[in-house]
This record gives sequence, structure tokens and C-alpha cells, in this order.
Amino acid sequence: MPLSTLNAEQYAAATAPSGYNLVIASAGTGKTSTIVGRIAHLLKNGADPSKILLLTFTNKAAGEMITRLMRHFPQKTVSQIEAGTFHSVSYRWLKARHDNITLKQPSELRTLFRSIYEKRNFTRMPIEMRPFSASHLYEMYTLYQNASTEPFDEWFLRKYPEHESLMDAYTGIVEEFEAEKESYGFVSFNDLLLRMKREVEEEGGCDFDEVLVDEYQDTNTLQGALIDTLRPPSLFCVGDYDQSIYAFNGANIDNIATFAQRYPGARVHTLKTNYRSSAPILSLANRVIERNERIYPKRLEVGRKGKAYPPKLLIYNDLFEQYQSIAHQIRHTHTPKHDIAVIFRNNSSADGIEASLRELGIACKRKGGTGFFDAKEVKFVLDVITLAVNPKDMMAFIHIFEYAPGVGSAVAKEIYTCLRHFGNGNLFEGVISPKTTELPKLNPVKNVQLGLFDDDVEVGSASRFAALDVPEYIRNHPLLKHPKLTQDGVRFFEKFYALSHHLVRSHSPEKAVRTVLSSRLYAHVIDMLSTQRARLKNGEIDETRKDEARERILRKGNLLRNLARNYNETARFLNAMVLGGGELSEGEGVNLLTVHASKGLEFQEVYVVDLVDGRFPNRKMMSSIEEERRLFYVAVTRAKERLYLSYAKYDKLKKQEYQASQFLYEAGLIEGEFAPPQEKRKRA
DNA sequence: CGGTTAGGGGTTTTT
DNA sequence: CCCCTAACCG
Repeated sequence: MPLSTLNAEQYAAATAPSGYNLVIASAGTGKTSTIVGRIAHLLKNGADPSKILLLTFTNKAAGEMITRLMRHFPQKTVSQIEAGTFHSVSYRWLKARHDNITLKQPSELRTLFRSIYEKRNFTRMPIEMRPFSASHLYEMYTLYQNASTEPFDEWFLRKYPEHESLMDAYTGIVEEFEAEKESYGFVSFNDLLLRMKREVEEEGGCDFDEVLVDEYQDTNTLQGALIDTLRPPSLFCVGDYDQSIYAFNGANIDNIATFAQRYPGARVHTLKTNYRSSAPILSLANRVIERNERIYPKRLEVGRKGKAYPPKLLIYNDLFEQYQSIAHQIRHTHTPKHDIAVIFRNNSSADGIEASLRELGIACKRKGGTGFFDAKEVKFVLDVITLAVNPKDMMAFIHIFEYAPGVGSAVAKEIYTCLRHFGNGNLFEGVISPKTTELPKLNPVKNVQLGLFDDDVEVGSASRFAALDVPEYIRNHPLLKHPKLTQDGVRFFEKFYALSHHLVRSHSPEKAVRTVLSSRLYAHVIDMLSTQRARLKNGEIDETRKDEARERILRKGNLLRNLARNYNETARFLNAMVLGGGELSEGEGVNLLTVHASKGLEFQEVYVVDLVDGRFPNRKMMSSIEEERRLFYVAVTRAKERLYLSYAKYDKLKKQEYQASQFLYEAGLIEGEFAPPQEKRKRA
């Protein structure tokens, strides 16, 4: 039984009476086991599993806990538990009530936001102050949604009072953004939580008996408010103040710090025994984290006995020497590769490490990130299917048509407007059987000085394409009147037309993926991408490289097809790709992780690299040195047996010198006190 | 000239 | 991947 393996303090927490319980669980003290034990305790005492809600930081974490429970309880009991990230739980909850939810990637929404921003002509405003850029403003807005419940302008002006003269413009953009999202049927990550919160409020709460929250220290104000809205009679939160590393995402340390005040009668449990790391690793971590102000007193006890390897500092002269030397060491170690992690503060370290490992033929895996779902060939397939499901999705359409030669985002948008116009608002009707032959009014030329507004676009002569090798129904299509369409553009449209016919019919996600993969349109995209990837410095195409690129693209297509098999509704498949996509990691071998991504994981052997001032701690930091220190604490406490900390004094490529990170001094690995660099970096 | 498209250079961290 | 700049088109 999961409960029998718990120690006394874990057991006490897991079996605590219903009500408000906070478990302060330092790194490696068996947080997961305690949550699993808690659920086991509830189930054993006859709790209704469908009334249990488990909120975790990643879907993987939820999956692991559920898997552990499956070993002790019948599957049909455990599977009734509502478990997942705040976002995936909200999605499921909303999906059960509404069927038109199209979850969009943050990058997509940022593009939409920018297009609204750019309609404002800030350069003509009578102020010297520079407005925030579109993407910065967008970032601020998402942070606001996560961090505050007050009106946007109040929150914003408190932070940036000097932007008061621009506030009306900013709010205007935000309001239009919200309206546009609504009209396309788009939903952001934040919207999932906001909408669930709003609807739960309207329904006057929900009927979960027990809500459990993992990684409580990283919940933000919005998530905290959502928990409050749920009004659970019993709440079990587990977290560690010292591992709060998501301030940039609005993580509100007050959630954990003021738990006892906000929930009257709350019990606070503390898990003090660390079972994960060896004594010297633990003492190093504690030496550093002790410099942060304590909220809850914490006295960590070492649970492990026996031989231990002291943490080791590795110093190199050059950045790449560091990566290569570590790769060599990894090659010779006896630790299994999957039990090794290389951890870094920012993703820019990853490429060099990956390359150095690959050079020695060592397999490694990186989390989502630059991987599968960011690949253009994957995005294209998903965009086409997205459009088939939701023809109102202009963003998807634009991305597709940007592959037409000579068509960029502006022309693609016009083509979209035309096609919808031809089909009386129905995009695919407009493609296949246009109802009108007139071009719609397109974007007027906005040049006020010259007095040219509301100019219609010149109608192109369709006879331009009289001799083009496309079927007659394409040559006669009203779209060809668009003046900016080139011959290659028309050929592209013909392929899109052909695919449209099949798409409208395919229902299962797998069928939809297959349809796209076998289309001539996709063949065109594959050709473009593989050619691009095989282009040498001198502009020539390396045919072998092109074949290899094509192979890789086809493999990803197959992978996507297999993923699609797990779903029977296309809309769910698409949303799942957005919701869980980033968590997927490809392949086997050494783990390459950012500190943030390493949260909650553990490894025999850990390398924390690029520990130089400026990078770790990050100099251009928006948060505090305390947060950076917590990041360091999280990174080193991932290690069970062996911990290596490394840095290089110089980067040949960037011609930049580096100084050792202050955390290496604080850890006692370098003698003396850290002296902050006085000489400034190059002037702005 | 203005609006676009296309390509090169630098990156904090996530659901 | 986002921003900037250089070419390109009308």
C-alpha cells in the first residue's frame, strides 16, 4: 500500500483530517509519495474518486501519480479522479459544456495581437515617449491576467505610471484583441482558467470534495483565485517556498506564505527528511539557499547514509571546451544515460551541449521546445486540419498561404478575405463553388497625407493566366483577379483547391492527417522546406542533404499520424497538441533541461553548466536575485549521487569574457567573496 | 516612396 | 523564434 512506505511525517500529512492542509515539502522529501498516499487514504476511506481533483504542474506529473495509484486500486476507480494541469483540467471542464473551443498557441495569439497593435499609428501621436512594442505589451497583458484580478489599466499604471498618456490606446488594443479572439473562436491558456473561474462562479461553486494541488509555490494569482472559486471543503496543497521559480509567470509566493491566514484552521505539515540527495549535495544546496530570507523555518535532515561523492567544480577556458569535456565525461561514466541530466539556466546553452554529445554518438533528449511541434512541416499539417475544423481561423489560413511563392502575411490575409467573400462567409464554399465573381473591398490605402483612403485595389486581369497549366475551373476562379497573385501563387491555389475537396469530408483525426500528408499541397511544402534545408552557403543545393531532410520530414509526418490515432475527435486532437505538445520529448538518452523544465525530476548524475555571472544568475533579470538563487537550489537538488558544476571563462564565438557565478562562491566551491563586476557591458 | 517579402542576427524561464 | 534591414514590387 502506498501508505505503508511513508515515514512518520509523511504519514501524518497524508492521513490528516479533511479541511485545509498545507504540506511544506523541501526538495527530495517525498512530496509525490505523500500526495499519492493522501489519495490512497481518501479512497480507502470510501471517498468518491470522481469528487477528487488533483492539480499538478505538468500532465506528466499527474500521469505518474495516477499510474502509481493504479498499482493499488482498480483502474475504473482511479480513472475517475480528475487529474492534470490547471489548464488541461479547465479545458476538459469547459469542453464538457461547450463544443466550440479552439485553443491557440501563444505565438499565434501574439501575432493576432500584433496585427491589432499595428493598426494604431503610434508614430503620429503627439508624445515623445516610446510606446511598448506589440510583443512586449502582449507579454505584459498575459502576465497581468496571471498576476492580478484588478482592472488592466490599474495594474498597468501602478507598474508603469509614465505610460499614462498611452493607457487608452493600450486598453483599446486589449479590448479589440479580446473581441477578435471571440469572433474567431480562439482561446488562450489563460482564457481556459479565466473562463472556468467565471463559469464556476456563475454556477456557485463546484462539487469536488477534495482538491489537491502539487507545486503549490508556483501557483499564480489566477490559479489561486480559481482554487478559491472552487470552494472545496477540503484542500491539500503541497509545495516548497524555496523552489518557487515562476515569478515571471505571475507565481504568487503569497499563496503559500499566507495559506494559514487565508484558510482558517489550516494545518501546516513539514517534511524534513531528504531521501534523494547525498549529504554533501544537500549541504551545498542548503548553504546557498540559506541566504534567502526564510518564510517557514526549515531544518533539513539527511535521510541517506553511506558513501558519497563531493560535488565538483569544473572550470574551462572556453565555452565549447566545457561542453565537449562534459560530453567526454558522460561518455565514460557508468551511470545509465537516461539517469544523467545536463541542466542550464537558459535554452541557448542547449545547442552546444547537444552538438557535443552528438559528436560522440551519445543520444540525448530535449524537452519539446525546438522539437517536434515547432517544426514547420508539423505546424503546416496542423494548420490545414485546424482550418478544416474551424474555417474562421484566419491565422491558420495565413500560415498555409505563406508557403505560396510571393505571398506573405499581408497578401495571404487578402486572399482569405476574398475567398470568404466569394463563399458568402464560408471559406471552403468560396474556394470550391464561389457565389460571386466580384472582388471584395480590400484594405484601403492608409496614407492620410496624400488623401488616398478607401482606394479599391486595382482589379488584375484574369487573362494574365490564360496560358497557365491549370484546370479551367481554376483559370476561371474569381480569385485570379487579385492583382498580387503570381503564376506560382495560382498553382499553389490549385493544390489547395484539390485538398479542400478531400478535407471537408475526412472525419477522424488520423484520416485528416493522412489526407494532408498525401496531398500535392503538402508535397509542395516538403519540397520547399527540404530545398531550403539543403541549401549550401554558396547557394547550391546538396541533393543528399535534401533527401535526408525529406526523410526527416516524412518521419515526423508518420509520428503525427500515430499521435492522431489516439483521438477520435479532430478538435480534441488539435487542442491536445497545443495543451500537451510541449511536454512531449523525443528519444532516449541524456536529458538536456532548463532549470525550469527540471522541476520535480531527479537524476543520479547532474551537470549544471554555464554558471557564470550574467547567465546564471541572469543579469537581464526581470525577477530578483532571490528567485535566481531558488533556481540554483532547484538545479542542484535534482542530483542524487553526483553533482558537477561548471563554467567557462571565455566564449570564443561571442568574444566575451565571463566571471564565475556568485552562487559558486556562496556554495563554498570558490574561496572568498563574490565581487560584483563594476565595469559595464557595452553601452546601449 | 510605401508596403511587403525574404533573409540574417541575437535569445530567460512555461502551461 | 522576433526584430531589424535589404531587396523587390507597384
